[in-house]
Amino acid sequence: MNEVTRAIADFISGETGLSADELHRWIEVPRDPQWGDYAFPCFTLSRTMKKSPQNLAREIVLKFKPAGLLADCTTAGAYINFRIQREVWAEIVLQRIFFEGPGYGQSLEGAGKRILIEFSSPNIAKPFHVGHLRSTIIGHALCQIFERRGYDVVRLNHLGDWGKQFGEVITAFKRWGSLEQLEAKPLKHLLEVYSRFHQESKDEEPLHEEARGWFRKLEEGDPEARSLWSRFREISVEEFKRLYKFLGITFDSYEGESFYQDWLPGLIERMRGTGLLIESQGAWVVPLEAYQMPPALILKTDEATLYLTRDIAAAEYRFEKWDFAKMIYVVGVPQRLHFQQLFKVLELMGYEWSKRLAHVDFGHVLGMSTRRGEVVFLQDVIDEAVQRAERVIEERGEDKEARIGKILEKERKNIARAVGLGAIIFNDLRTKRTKDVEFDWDRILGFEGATGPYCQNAHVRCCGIMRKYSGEVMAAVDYGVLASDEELDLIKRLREFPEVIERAAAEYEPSVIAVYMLELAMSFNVFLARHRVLGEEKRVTQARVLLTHGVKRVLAACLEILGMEALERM
RNA sequence: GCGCCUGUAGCUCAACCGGAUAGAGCAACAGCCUUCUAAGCUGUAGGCCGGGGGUUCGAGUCCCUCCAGGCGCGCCA
Repeated sequence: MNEVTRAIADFISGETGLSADELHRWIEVPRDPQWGDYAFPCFTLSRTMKKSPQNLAREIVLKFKPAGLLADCTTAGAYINFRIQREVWAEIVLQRIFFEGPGYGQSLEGAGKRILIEFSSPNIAKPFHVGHLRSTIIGHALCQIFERRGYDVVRLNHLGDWGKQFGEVITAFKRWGSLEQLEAKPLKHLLEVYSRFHQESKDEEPLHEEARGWFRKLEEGDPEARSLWSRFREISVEEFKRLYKFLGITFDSYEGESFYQDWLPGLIERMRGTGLLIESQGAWVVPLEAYQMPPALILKTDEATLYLTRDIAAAEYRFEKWDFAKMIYVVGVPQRLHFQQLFKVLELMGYEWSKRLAHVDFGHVLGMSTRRGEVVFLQDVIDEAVQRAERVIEERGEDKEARIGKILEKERKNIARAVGLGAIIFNDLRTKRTKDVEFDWDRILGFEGATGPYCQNAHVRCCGIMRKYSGEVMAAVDYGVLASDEELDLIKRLREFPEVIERAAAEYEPSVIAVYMLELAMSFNVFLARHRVLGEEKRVTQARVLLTHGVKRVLAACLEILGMEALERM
């Protein structure tokens, strides 16, 4: 919905007597811009009007008179193709961006509403690998998107810091670890003993028995277990925070699974009291057969709690604390059933707010093994990407220097970091989140074509032009000179931005922003290849500077949403 | 076995909740920098939209079925 489609719907409504809102939904953008800027297919309309679609189209077109935003209107079979009055359209769009400033694209839809977004949530004592990255950057992008929709966003990092796995870590550390080594290289040592547990516990039931025992002790408050656990947690969180800082991501809460332990006994009591919990094979479950789901396991035979139990507690606690309008869980698709069960159990517990919960799932990262057959650590990917970016800067050094002058060493480091990271982030966010993504070094480390750096580069080119423009950017320009197809294309895309954010929020889908940003960057590069901004006739330069300014604004907004740096030079 | 998801160019992905001739990028080939950043632009080549039925004026998109792959299905998270 924009000013043009509104005008089209009003015009056809006037000719047919049907409601403009109903007609509006049929309006589309022709595949080939040669046909027109917007089109209205008459097929469905012809049924209610009892006329052939072609005749209907012709009749409507005969009534058309150019006015306001609509310059022209023709038929092509059953289609009515409209052409925009470019000058008027350019003025509406560019003035809006100019005057709204950074607020362009934002809305008040979520004003007064709070949304909780749980994302990233890595497991303590486990390496942060490229698989975890998806939740982190998808979640971060969603936070940015919902903030622009006016919501009060609360960022939750539901750390995996509780459960049998800590029994495993403690078992491993008691057997093979040492305090000296833990002091010297904390995380490395932790990973060493933990992976050793995995290797040796394959067919060793006693080891698992021991691990379960330690976790039970942990839940019972055993001092030794507690002290080890809290040291391990500290070490990991420190490492995670360093990484988040590097990524430019913050959280409002690091209340992980362990946080809810005091809540659990009361929860179990209440669930037993309502008769929701029943004993089954020695464990306690909520039967869900009636909803075509396997039973939800709440308490193990040894009375220890499970992931699901803690998630129920977390939901209750969060609703009490934050009174959210929405809460979304950015967690991988393998856990879909888990969340279906969670939401159903909460509903059965009588919480009307269970309807406000959503699982925002995403596909797995496949085949991310190195030659040694291990998972790829995020840190390694980042290092490799940054190094690769440094090499590119090195290779193009002379060429760049001739164009933009010497870049200081410090700035070069920052550019390499931003570009390397930009490539990784964009690669993850450009596809629909539910798709599995193939881990491919070449793809992640490519900086040309449909990549993050391509988009960053388009922004940089805007900056270059604005930097060299000596005049003042102003909204009072001669919009008539923005008459080329390339300029119209840019203006159309710029106008889409608010709707793009709206769609991204409605679908919990950051890729909508990524794809849009890429297309805007492409349009801008094509525009620059065919037209000059600076050094033209004054009124032309003024108008194109305003256009460039608009592109820069929107590109910068997209980059910020996705968590990528909008560089000035690169 | 049951359930959910995914099959579009050699590869990685689009296609605006049914519309006109299915679009990009990578890889390949051929061009374009004495003027705003060449991390760029232009061109060539590349397709039975997994197969088969159906609904419709109209299907990559909806329904059925088959095939292939992924994920999940009580004491892990």
